[in-house]
Amino acid sequence: MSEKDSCIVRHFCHYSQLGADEKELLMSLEKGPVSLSAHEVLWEEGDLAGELCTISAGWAYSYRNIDDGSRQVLDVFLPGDVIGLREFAFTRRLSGVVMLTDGVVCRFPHRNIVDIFERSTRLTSIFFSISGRQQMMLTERLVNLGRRNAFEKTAHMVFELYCRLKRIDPDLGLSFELPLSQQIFADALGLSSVHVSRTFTELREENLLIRDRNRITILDEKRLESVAGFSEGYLEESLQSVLPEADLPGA
Amino acid sequence: MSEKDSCIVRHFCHYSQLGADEKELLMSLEKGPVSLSAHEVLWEEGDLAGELCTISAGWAYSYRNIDDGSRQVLDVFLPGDVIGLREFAFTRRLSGVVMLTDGVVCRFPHRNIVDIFERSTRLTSIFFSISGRQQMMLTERLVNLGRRNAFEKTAHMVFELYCRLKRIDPDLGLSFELPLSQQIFADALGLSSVHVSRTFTELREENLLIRDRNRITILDEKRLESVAGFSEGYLEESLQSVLPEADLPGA
DNA sequence: CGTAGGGTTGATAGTTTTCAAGTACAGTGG
DNA sequence: CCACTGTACTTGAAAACTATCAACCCTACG
Repeated sequence: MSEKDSCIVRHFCHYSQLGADEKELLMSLEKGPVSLSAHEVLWEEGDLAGELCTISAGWAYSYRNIDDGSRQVLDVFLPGDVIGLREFAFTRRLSGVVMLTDGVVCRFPHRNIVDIFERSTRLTSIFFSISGRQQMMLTERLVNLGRRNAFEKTAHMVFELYCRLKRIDPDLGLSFELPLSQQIFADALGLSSVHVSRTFTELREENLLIRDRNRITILDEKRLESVAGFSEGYLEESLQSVLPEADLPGA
Repeated sequence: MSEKDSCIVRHFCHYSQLGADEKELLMSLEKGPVSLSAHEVLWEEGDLAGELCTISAGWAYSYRNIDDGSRQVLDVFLPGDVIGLREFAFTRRLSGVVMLTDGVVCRFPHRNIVDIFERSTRLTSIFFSISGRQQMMLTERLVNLGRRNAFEKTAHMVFELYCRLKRIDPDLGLSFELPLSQQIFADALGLSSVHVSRTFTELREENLLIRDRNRITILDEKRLESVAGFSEGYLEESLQSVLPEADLPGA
């Protein structure tokens, strides 16, 4: 993996080593990066769905609006993530996506994914893994919403984001920026924003973490992980069992 | 689609028409069907994950056990469904799978999926769509757990199963077998079984549906759908936008 | 006839929401 | 530098929802 590898290439290398030709194929997806500001909309529920995108800088989230005026946040996307994968075979968007911070995304049509299916089994397997990993994160969220109380839910969400951020930046310390309002936490966890506020107060009183503005400071990593019922397994994966490593003339 | 098409072939035909060679490739996955009885375990959390399977008859469900002794049901699988897709790139199972009724499943190693990646772009796209559809169902469940009360949750779950059953059997009427105990409903919806009981009573008093033993009778389909906040979109998909139809010499 | 599993019902306790009022802070324009 | 404004957050009290515990019923089945 060289310095000039793009964000998506670095992301894919988590799964399997890539040959030079595969990197090239992959980078062809990342043509035309577009800068977006915080709060800008990538797409809305009901829009035609013909493309997906990668987010190479900044944060975003996806959500569904509910009839009664509330909404459910479905995913939080970090740099390197692929957005819109699950709508591959759908005509219209079933969830909206909005930037949380300024950032850069690269859009490409669904058709390009099919090109990859035709040209690289390894990249196909990786896309398939990413889809599986997104499913795993969703099932973990299902557990979080179904079987944990507000205290545990909140601890879990913070800890998951902490782990995902550390995968992107291994140097991340125990204090880091987390640009999510309490309302976003509430909409992701199925709580009211008022209760999220009380819950962060409680987490501070328990000396587990401090949230001040958009900064999280983890005070007791081990105990936070334990309170959250967190087990990292669902974020960890590899294709080694399925794919042989590439012989890498041009890695 | 001919009479002798296997269950998985019929299921895949929902997405795109298949050529004879593709059908054959697909059916090679369904070698060695195994009969299982109700309550039999396909695999448990922590088992090595090297294969997936299709369920060609009967019902199953997947679940995660929680430290505190409760559990979360993640999916309910009906005939034709693919089980274990999200663990494709994982070494170990992160959820257990158990039969709800007697049934028949076909196991095959992950490696066979990669073979399909190598040999048919169309089938690859379909597998990818199925993975996307499973994600869509999970996000719908997320909304259900996060933003609906017990009454709406239960209505939604019943209605989703009703729709999925009708896709398998278009002749399905408003009264049908649903082999899920109230405890399973509870574990799927993040409720206590006691409250599920009260909720079904309430649904009956509202003349929406009757649950007697394992039989559901829908009394007011339109109002049930509306109470549930149900919109079928997340179950509907096709690959027509992405893939041309096959020319079908041997369909 | 006895038993076990699943389901129902009532009383009580715990968790979370809602409503309402107030605080803190960043950005703006004077 | 200051007042003004909007957004995010905090706090309290009351209401709504759901869990828990315990007792009981019902039915299939040996």
